[in-house]
Amino acid sequence: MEYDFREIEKKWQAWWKENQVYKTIEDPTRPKYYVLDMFPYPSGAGLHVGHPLGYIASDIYARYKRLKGFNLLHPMGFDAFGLPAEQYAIQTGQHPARTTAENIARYRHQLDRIGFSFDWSREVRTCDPSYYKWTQWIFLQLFNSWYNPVTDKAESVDSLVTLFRNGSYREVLTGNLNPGDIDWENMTEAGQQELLLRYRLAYISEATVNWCPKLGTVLANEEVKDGFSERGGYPVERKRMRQWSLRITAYAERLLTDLQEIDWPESIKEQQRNWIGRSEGALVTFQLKDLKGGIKIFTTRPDTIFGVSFMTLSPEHELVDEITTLQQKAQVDEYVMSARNRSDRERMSEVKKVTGVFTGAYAIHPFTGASLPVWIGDYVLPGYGTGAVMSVPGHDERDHAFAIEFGLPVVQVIKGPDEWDIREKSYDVKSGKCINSDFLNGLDVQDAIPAAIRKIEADGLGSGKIQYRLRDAVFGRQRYWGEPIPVFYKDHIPCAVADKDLPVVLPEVDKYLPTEDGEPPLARAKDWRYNGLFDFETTTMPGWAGSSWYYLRYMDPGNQEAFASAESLNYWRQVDLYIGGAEHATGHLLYVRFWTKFLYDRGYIPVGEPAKKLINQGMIQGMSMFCSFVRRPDTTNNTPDGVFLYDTPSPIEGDVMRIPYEFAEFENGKYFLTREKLKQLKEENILFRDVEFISGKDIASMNPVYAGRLRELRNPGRVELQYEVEKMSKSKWNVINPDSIIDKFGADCLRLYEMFLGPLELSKPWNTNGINGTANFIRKLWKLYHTTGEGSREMQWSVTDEEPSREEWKILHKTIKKVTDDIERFSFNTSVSNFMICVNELTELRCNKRAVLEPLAVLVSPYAPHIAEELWEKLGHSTSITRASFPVAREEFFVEDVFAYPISVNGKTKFNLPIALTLTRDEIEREVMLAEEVRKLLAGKTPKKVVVVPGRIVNIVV
RNA sequence: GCGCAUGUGGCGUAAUUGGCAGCCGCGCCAGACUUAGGAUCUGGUGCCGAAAGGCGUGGGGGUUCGAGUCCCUCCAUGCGCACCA
Repeated sequence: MEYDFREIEKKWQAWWKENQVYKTIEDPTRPKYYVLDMFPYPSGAGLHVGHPLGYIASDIYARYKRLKGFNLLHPMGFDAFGLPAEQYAIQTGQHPARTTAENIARYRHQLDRIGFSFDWSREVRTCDPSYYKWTQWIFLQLFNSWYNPVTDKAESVDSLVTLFRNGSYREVLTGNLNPGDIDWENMTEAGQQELLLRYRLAYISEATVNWCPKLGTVLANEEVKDGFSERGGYPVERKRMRQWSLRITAYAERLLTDLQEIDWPESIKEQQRNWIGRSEGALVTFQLKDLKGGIKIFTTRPDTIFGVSFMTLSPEHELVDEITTLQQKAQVDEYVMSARNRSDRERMSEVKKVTGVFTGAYAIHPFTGASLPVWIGDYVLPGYGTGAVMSVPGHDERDHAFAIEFGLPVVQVIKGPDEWDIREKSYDVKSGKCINSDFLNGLDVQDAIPAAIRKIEADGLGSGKIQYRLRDAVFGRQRYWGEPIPVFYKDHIPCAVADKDLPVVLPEVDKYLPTEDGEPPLARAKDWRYNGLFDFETTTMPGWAGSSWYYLRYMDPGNQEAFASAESLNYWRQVDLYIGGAEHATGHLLYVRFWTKFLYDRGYIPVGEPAKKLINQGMIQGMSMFCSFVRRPDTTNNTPDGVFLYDTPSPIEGDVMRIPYEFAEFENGKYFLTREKLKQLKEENILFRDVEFISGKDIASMNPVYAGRLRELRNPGRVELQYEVEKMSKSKWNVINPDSIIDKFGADCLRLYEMFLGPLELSKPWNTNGINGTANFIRKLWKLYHTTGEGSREMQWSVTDEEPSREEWKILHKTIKKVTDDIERFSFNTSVSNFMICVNELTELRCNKRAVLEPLAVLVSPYAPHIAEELWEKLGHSTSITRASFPVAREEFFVEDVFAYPISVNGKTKFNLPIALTLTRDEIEREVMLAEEVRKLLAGKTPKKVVVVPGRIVNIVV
C-alpha cells in the first residue's frame, strides 16, 4: 500500500504516549545529556511554521543522542505569565489564567502533532503556584543575600550583620559600598533594615525607571526599544519611583569573564559584553570654588585631565540646586524643567542639538588650581558614572561640540597628527604623547592613564575605578498577571514572607486595572493581608522571573521540598545544548546566567553557568503578497473594499495592498490572484467584500488621469502579485500554520522540510512550493522497502536477508559517516540531502537488503520518527526504534583504492585520470606525464613544475 | 557613527583542511505513460556560444602551482548598540 502518513503518524503518536517512550528517569549508570529549547510564551495566535524550527533541530539532536546511548533530558513547558494575556483580560474581563490555559492547550495540541520526543511528565508552567512558589523562594534568597566583594560571591545577609556588629565591615565595604560610621547595636530596627536594603541583592529603592503609561507599568531597559515599549510599541518616559530591583550589577564582572568558558554564538557574547559595558577609568573629585564639597566625576581618560576647561552636570544631578547662583537660577530652572519633560524619544531624536546652561558656579582644577565653570547639559546621562563629567573638548567629541556652542576654551593635551586642527575637531584617538600636562608630559596615552591614576590616588583626589554600563534590573511590575513578590510591610519596612507560607498565591481582583489612586491591580484584592495583619507588596515580578531558572525545575519538577533535589541537580548539572532565538541576548540569557551564578554562590546548584552550548535558530520569514490597486472614484480611503485590483507588476500610482498568502496561486515562478480565489477571499474576509478586478481600459474610463498609461495594464482574468520577504506575522497576512502543512504532507515531511530549508542559524523565507521535494523523498524511502507487482500499483513489503553488494554497503556506510558528521556539527540541512542521495542511489540499485535498510531506518529516525518507527515494526521489531543503536560507519566499506585525479594545467581542470591511491607522489607524477591527454595538452612544452597532492589533485604548471 | 554577521544559478542551498564551484531540492524545458493529474517516470537545465571554447562565487586588488575559502579595500543587505565620558 501507499504510505499513509495520516494513519501511521496518528498510530505512533498514540503508541509513544501510551508506552511513555520519552519518559526520563535519572540513571547514574548512563551518561546524561540535557537538550533544552527556550520554552514558548503561549500567545493567542498559536504556532506558525517558524516556531518549531528550533524544536525540530533540538528534537533531532536529542533523538540522535538517545540512539548513541545517552540518558536524555528533553523537556518542554510554558512561559505563561505576561502582558498579552493580561491586556486581553482587560479588554474582555476574562481571567488571564483561563485564556492562558486555553492557549497552552492549543500549543500543546500543535506541538504533539509534530512528533516531538519531549518528556511531558516534566512540563512546567511559570504561572502554576507549585512552580512560582520556587520563583518566590529564589527571590527571597536574593532578598536575604548580599554580595561580598572580598570573597567575590553572594552570602547570607547574616554575615553582613556580623560585620556590622563587630565593626569589621570597613575592610570589606570599601569605596562606594562604604556606609560610613555604623553603630549597629544602637540603631533602630528601621535604621538597620534601611541599611541592609542598600546591600540586599533584591532591594527596594527610589530609582529612575522606564515608565510606560499606556501599559501602566515600569519596564526594564531591554524591554524598551528606541523609547517605545517592546510589547505594544507604546511611548516610555522616565519617572522616579520606589521600585524593587535586583542587584545584577554585583555580577557584572563575572557575567563578563565567564563568557569565555561557554560555547555560545559570538554575536550573543558580543551583545552581552556591550550590554555590560565595562570601562576602566578613575573617579575624581573636583572641589567647588567658594562652596563646600565637590563634584565627583568618572573618566576613562584621566590622561587628559590637564585639558579640562569646564565641568558638566546632567540636569538631574543632585548638586544643581545647591550650586546654582542667584543670577543663573531662573535660566537653570527653566532648562532643568524642559529637560525633565522631554521624553527619551525626543532626547534621542535631538542628539545632534547641543543644549546647556551655566550654573554660575566654578570648580577648581585639582592640579592647576584653575577655575572651571560648571555647566549643565543634557548630553550628560544621569544614570551613568556619577552623572557628571570633566569636560575635555580637545579630546572628546561631545565636549568639543558643547565648548564650540558656548564659546568655552579648547585645550590640546595629546599630540595628534601635525595637520590636526583641535579647534575644528577633537582628537579622540587613544594614542599619542601628552603635552601641556605637567607631570604627564612626554608619556604615551597608554602609560599616562595609570600614571594619572597613581597621582590622583596619591593626592587623595580619587581612585581608579571600573565602571559598568549594566544597570540593576528593575524587578517590580505594576501589573496583575505575574508572580506576587513575597514581601509584606511592617511599619513600612519590607519583610520576607516565611518559607512555610509560600507560595503567596495571586489573589482574585474585580478588575485587572490600576486602582483609582494609581495603585497596581493587586491593591484591589479584598482582605489580602499577610497573617491577616500586614499589607502585601502589590507589584508583581516581570516576565523574565520564571524563565530565569526553569531549566532547573525540569530536573525535578514534582519536588515539594525544594526547587529540585540535590541528586537530580548533581546528575543533570546544566544544559548541554540550548536552542532558541537571538532576540533574548540581553534579556533572558543574561538573567538566567545571573540567577544561576547566584544559586551557585549560595551552594544550591553545582554549576555556575546554565548552558554549555547555545545555538540561535534563524527566523523563518513569510512571503507577503501585494497587489496593485486604484481607488474607487467614490472613495478616498485605502481599505480593501474601497479599491479595484488590476494586473500589473509595476503599479501606476505605486499603490499596493496586502493579500493573504493562502489566496495566492503559484505558476511559472509567479504568484497570481485568480477570480476564483478572489471570490473565496471576499467570502471569508469582510474587508475584501467589495473588491473587484478592473481592466486597464476601465481604469482609464473611470479616471482619465490614467489614460496615457494604459499600455502597462493587462487584461485581468487574474492579477499578478508582487511579493516581499518579511517577518512572519498575523498582521502581515503571511503566516503559515504547521497544522495545514501536517494535514497535507504529514509531520515527518514538515520536520524534514524545515531542516532542508538551510542552515539552522540562518533566517530564510518559507516557501511551501519546495515541500514536494521532501514529500517525494518520504515516498521513495517507503518504496525502497516495497515492490510493486507486475502491472499493478499495489505495493508489497519486500525486504530480503540477502547479503548486500559491495556497492550497497558502500552507499550505506558513506551515508552513516556523512549523517553522523552532519548531526555532530548541527548541519541538519546537509544530512537531509545526504538521505536523499542515499535513497536515490539505493533505488537505482533496487536494493532491498535488510542489512542495509534496517540501519537506514535508524539513521532516518531522528528526522522522520513516524515512518522510521513503522518501518522498524515491519522489519519485525517489537520494541521502539528509539531503543535501537545509531549505526556506526565502517570505513572499510567505503575506502577506495583508485581515485580519479583531476588533472589541471595552471590551476584549470582539464580531465580526470584514475590512479591507484597507494602510489607515491613521484609515481603519480610519472603516471600523469605518461597520459595521452597530458602530452596533447602540453604540445611539446616542458612543464615548469608539477604539483601532486596525493588523493586530491595534480596541477601541471607550464 | 561604532560593532557583529551575511553576499554563490530564476529560488532555497552544497563545497568539513586552500585542491574538480553549483551536490540535494524547488522551478523550468523536452519526452514517456495515461485511470487527463498540481500524479508518476526518463533526460536536460550556471552564463555566453552552432561548436571549439570562453566567462563565472557582490566590485576591485593581493598572496599562492591553485582562492567561494586567506589578506587588503570598496559596495550591498540584515542584526545589535548608539551622547556610556
